[in-house]
Amino acid sequence: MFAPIADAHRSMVEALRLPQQHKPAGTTLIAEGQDEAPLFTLFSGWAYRFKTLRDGRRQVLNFLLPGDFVGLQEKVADASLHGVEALTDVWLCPFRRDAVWQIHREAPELGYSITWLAAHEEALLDENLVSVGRRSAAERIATLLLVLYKRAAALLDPAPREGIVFPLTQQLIADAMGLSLAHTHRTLRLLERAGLHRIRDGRLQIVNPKALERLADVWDDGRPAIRPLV
Amino acid sequence: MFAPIADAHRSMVEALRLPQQHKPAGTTLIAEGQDEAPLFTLFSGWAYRFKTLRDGRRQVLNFLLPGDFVGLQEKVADASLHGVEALTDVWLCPFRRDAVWQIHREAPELGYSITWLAAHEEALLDENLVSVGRRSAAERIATLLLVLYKRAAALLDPAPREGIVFPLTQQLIADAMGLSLAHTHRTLRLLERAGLHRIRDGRLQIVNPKALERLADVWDDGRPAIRPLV
DNA sequence: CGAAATGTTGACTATATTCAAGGCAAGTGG
DNA sequence: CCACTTGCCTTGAATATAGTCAACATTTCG
Repeated sequence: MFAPIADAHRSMVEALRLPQQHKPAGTTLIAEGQDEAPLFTLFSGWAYRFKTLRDGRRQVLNFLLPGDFVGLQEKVADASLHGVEALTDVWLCPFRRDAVWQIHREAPELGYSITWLAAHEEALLDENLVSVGRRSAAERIATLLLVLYKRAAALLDPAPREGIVFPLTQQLIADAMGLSLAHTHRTLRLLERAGLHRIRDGRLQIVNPKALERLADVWDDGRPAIRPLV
Repeated sequence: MFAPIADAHRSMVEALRLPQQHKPAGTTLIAEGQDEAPLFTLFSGWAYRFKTLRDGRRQVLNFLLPGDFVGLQEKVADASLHGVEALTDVWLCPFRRDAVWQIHREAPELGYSITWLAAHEEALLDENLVSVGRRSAAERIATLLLVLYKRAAALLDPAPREGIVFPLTQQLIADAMGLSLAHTHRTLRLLERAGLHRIRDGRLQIVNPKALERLADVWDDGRPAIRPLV
């Protein structure tokens, strides 16, 4: 699923790369308002980006899966405008903070890949914004489950029998979809009782894809896109 | 406010640039689902990106002001995942469809600028997502007015006496903030009667910035960032 | 084993939506 | 010049979706 990387690029990236890091679930990878925030590619595990209002209300912006490039936004602001937290144990591939510029200068193809990844993440945000702004609670949750399922399945087994690993808590789903915890719970149960999906033991199974897709109404051309990796 | 451009880059960009285009207000600049969508910098006027669900519900993703680079997302998908429509008369600077790659290859600094612009637009989307997901109607509208005011003021007069040109209809505000038209109207009147702002004759004045900022709760370091222009 | 996090549920409330009118201003065609 | 249309703004009443609050159950984990 990832585009192959030329050897020349690989060695250049190696030069800008710092030692891989392992972080346990729950670690704050980037704090809200942090300056000198790190820059890294997520190599394994799940994470999420979020913002918090003064009174504690929190919005999850999007979920990060392996291959996602994190910390780009800090290049356009003095301090990080959002937080990033590890949802599961993760492995990171951190880069020097000037790596974005170095990569653009020395390997335009990789620079283009970074732009590609930024545009791709923006497309995810667009879809989230539609959910939160215009979909009902049931539609939002159907959309989230489907999109995450497809992203995760594309990374591993495209048709997993036992479902995918699914580390989200209901609170996180609520914060991502702009709903209250109670309503999120009720809606999840509604869909589950209706036989649309099943969440159990930290795994998500899509039981009735047709029904979920009807609710979600997301454009999807079927085949997962080939994506660059930095 | 825009970063200066080196002559070498300017001439390279000129080579990739197609003739400037003028479009009247209301023109569809990119249709939802369109393939071979154009790529351009907005030179003057306002526009907006949006998505529509099957049943017609519409979400405005963000508003586009002069200097914004449009069409990047189409590079990561076969067809445009969103529509773009001109809100006022606009001037566009269209590029050849392969310009993104050409720019990265031939002028890494400009390639970096494109990445910068993508990351910057993503930051705007993040803020919108927080509004739609976690702010009350009054907070959403206060946030939108403030953010648009600052963006528009930064482009022209930083302290406009008569307010800024403000071409949004209430329906558009509603679609941007995930509210119904009726509630948007009521909320706008509420804020206006409370003396927070004033919209009249297509212009927006910020009457009580303190109160609006208290409602909006947006991070703002004061000085508008210097941004690249492609 | 106890504490903390997560999941579950009900009763009540509130915010925002829907529906349905009507007004006003600008543009159009007879 | 005046009906007529069209788009946008305005408003009220009824309704619905989702939020709040308050328990309690269950699981996880040290």
